[in-house]
Amino acid sequence: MNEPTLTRAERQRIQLQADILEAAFLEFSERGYHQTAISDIAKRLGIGHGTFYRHFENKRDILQHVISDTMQKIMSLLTGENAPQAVNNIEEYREQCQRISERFRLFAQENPLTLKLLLLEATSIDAEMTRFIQNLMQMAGIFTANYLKHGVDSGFFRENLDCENTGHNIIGMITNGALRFLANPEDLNGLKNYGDSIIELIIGGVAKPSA
Amino acid sequence: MNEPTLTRAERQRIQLQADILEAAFLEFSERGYHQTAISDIAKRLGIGHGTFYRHFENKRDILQHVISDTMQKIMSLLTGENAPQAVNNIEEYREQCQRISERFRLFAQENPLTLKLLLLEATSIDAEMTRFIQNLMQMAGIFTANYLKHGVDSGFFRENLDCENTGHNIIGMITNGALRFLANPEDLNGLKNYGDSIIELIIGGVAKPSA
Amino acid sequence: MNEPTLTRAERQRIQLQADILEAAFLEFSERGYHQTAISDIAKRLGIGHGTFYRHFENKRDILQHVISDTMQKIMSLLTGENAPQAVNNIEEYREQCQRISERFRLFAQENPLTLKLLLLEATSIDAEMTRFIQNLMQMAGIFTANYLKHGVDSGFFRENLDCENTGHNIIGMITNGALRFLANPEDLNGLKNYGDSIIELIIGGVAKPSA
Amino acid sequence: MNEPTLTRAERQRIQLQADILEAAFLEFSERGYHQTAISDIAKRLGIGHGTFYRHFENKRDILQHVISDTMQKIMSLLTGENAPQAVNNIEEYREQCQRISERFRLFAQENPLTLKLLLLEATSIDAEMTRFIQNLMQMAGIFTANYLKHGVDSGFFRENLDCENTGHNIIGMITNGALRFLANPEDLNGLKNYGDSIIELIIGGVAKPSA
DNA sequence: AATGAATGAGCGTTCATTCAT
DNA sequence: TATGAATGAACGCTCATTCAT
Repeated sequence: MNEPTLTRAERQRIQLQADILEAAFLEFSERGYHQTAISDIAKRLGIGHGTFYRHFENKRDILQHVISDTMQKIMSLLTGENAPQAVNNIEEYREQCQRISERFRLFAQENPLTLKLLLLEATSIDAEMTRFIQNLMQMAGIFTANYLKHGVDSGFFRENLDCENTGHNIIGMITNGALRFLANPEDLNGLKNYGDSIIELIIGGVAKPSA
Repeated sequence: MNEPTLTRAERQRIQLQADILEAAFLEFSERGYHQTAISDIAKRLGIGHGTFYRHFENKRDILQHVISDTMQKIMSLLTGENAPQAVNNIEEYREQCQRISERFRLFAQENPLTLKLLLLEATSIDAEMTRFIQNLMQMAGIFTANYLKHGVDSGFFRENLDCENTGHNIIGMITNGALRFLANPEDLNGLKNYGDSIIELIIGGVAKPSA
Repeated sequence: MNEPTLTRAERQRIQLQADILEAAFLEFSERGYHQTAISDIAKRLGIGHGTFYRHFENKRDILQHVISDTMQKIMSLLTGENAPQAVNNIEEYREQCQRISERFRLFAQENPLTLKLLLLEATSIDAEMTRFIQNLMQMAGIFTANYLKHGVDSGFFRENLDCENTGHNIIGMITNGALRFLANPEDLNGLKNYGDSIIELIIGGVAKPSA
Repeated sequence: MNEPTLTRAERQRIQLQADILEAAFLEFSERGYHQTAISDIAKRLGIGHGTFYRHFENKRDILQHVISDTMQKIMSLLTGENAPQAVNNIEEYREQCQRISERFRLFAQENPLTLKLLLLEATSIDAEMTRFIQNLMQMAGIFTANYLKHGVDSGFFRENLDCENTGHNIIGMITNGALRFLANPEDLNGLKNYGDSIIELIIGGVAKPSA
């Protein structure tokens, strides 16, 4: 541990940076990037707005930081217990899906602003930021594909499954669920049903089994 | 035909309005709404920027018009030949999906800026516009659900299908495909594969048929 | 009479000019010169606003005409029956004052916008217009002085009366009455009392007669 | 004295505010409110025009401040030594009038722009400002009435004097004098005579004493 | 290091005036 | 002659950024 070697001033500096990031995140996601003035962020913290420029290059710079931070949060969602390798048959997969679905729902409820920022706000700042979000989606799709590959390898998914594209398909459904949640944050039951229908679609499609 | 009854001045007026709308559409979708000044729109057309205000109330007003216009384009995509009732079994459904998929791909190639404006730009102008887009997605989902209901009624989709949510699921996948296309406009083959994987997922899911 | 020699077109032209003047007067006095756009005047008449420029040089020009017109109205107030020579003693003078006072009150009630335009609005258009109003006041003072001179000459006013300045004094009191009326247009009784107090002050001053 | 407790920054801030007010006063009264741009005020001071908005809400806001300031100046005119109670008979009253008259003339010479702003310019900014000026005149009239009431109570003015209306009469005469001065600022002698004629009119009216 | 006063580029919008039809 | 479309100067106001304290 080398953290104790930080001087008090250094720790204060780091704390202030984190506070500014937090305030910027809240302002950007609540009122939108363009509607947020640097002074709004400073006011929220009770600091002078000149101080802001001691810690971040400019407005665009802190957005980058905020988005990166936010991405960390999202990424952490996709790690942990529900690993691809944890399931061995279609029934276990369905249960895993349900666990992941619930986890996502929980995340959405706890972090609606994060979703709003990433899916609605960050898409239209500038070309670079748009690309950033697109990359994020791409990574999420590839990540999802891993689950599918495991299913194919384990023999409980069909062999001809286009794992990568299907992974992106799934991310599309999840993303749309997030957007629907943002439009109707209080309809938790509807969100649950939406998630369930994703799972059923993934596993069994729409066709009549006998068909 | 009553168009010939329009005076020349009226025709000019209508033409100029259309030109301004077109220019605004291009500016908004290329550089973004907030980055576009009214004078940019005027400059693109070579008109005085005061002229703009003879035809549109204000900047927000023309955005509304641009988006409404754009929505018309999108809506027209969903009408016509490929009606739900046109198919009677799973194989015809798959073929219909392929036709629709191709039609979407064509639209995407011909109207990338339309997609960009709707899916990336318009989501963060203001709360009303965000809601507008969300409604559009909602309508598209319900529209899609009609296809599914027909399949259930006709007996080639499983009876317990949650048509409405699945309709939204499908819209999510399509939307993500559009975003992926915008990130990689030249990868037409990839887009085709993405569309195919949607169709396979919809019809058969991922589970091994025998399972 | 040479008016019949005017062609119909000429008569129409003159009529339209008068209509524009009337409309301009109403707009200027109701909303103020700066708050009135040429198009407001045109709209009120239902004519194209380009037509305006066929009849008047520019916005400032029509104001000049409006004010001149208005001045005519005011001037006509000061002519007619109640001539200086009509009275021979202090009592007749008082009665004449009362008649004039009543006439002014009537005028105020019938032409509040005229007063508003002259006393409130026209004072701050530009230096020339201000001078114009000041001249009007000056003329009114001199005009009033004539009544006083007649009184001195006839022996019922004191010989040492500074007629000219007193004439201006009286105009000041009348003007202030007009302003007070504009602030409280419905208090007709108050206006009457104000006028009466002017008359009493003029004739007898404030000092106790015996003093 | 607690002024020394102000920091230097605070003193600078207050000074700049005062400077902006002064500059706005000069611009508004010299060229008129509508003819004055914020940038004119800034240019006069050699500051950036954005700086203006650090100290005043908007253009209308500073007008209000300027007028309020100006009103203070005017109000201070009406206080002090020449109180109503200071006189006991008609001759002392006349002398008091002369002192006040002289004081007014001095004020007019020293503050011509103040008069111009209040009497010519401020009357036509908007309805609220017009009312503001009308209230000011009303208050001045009531204030003047107090002098008259004292005279009646003390027995050297006639008992039936309508003090309030006569107070307003007097204000009308004074106001007109101010306007005449603005039209002819160099004619100090004329102004003196005008004032004298007010006094004579007030005290003795125009009627021949014997009458 | 923190502050907030100052700056001025930039934008949305208005409207008097011109001129082609 | 009447029209109203077009124009662009002008202005109020915002806010990201700089810098002296």
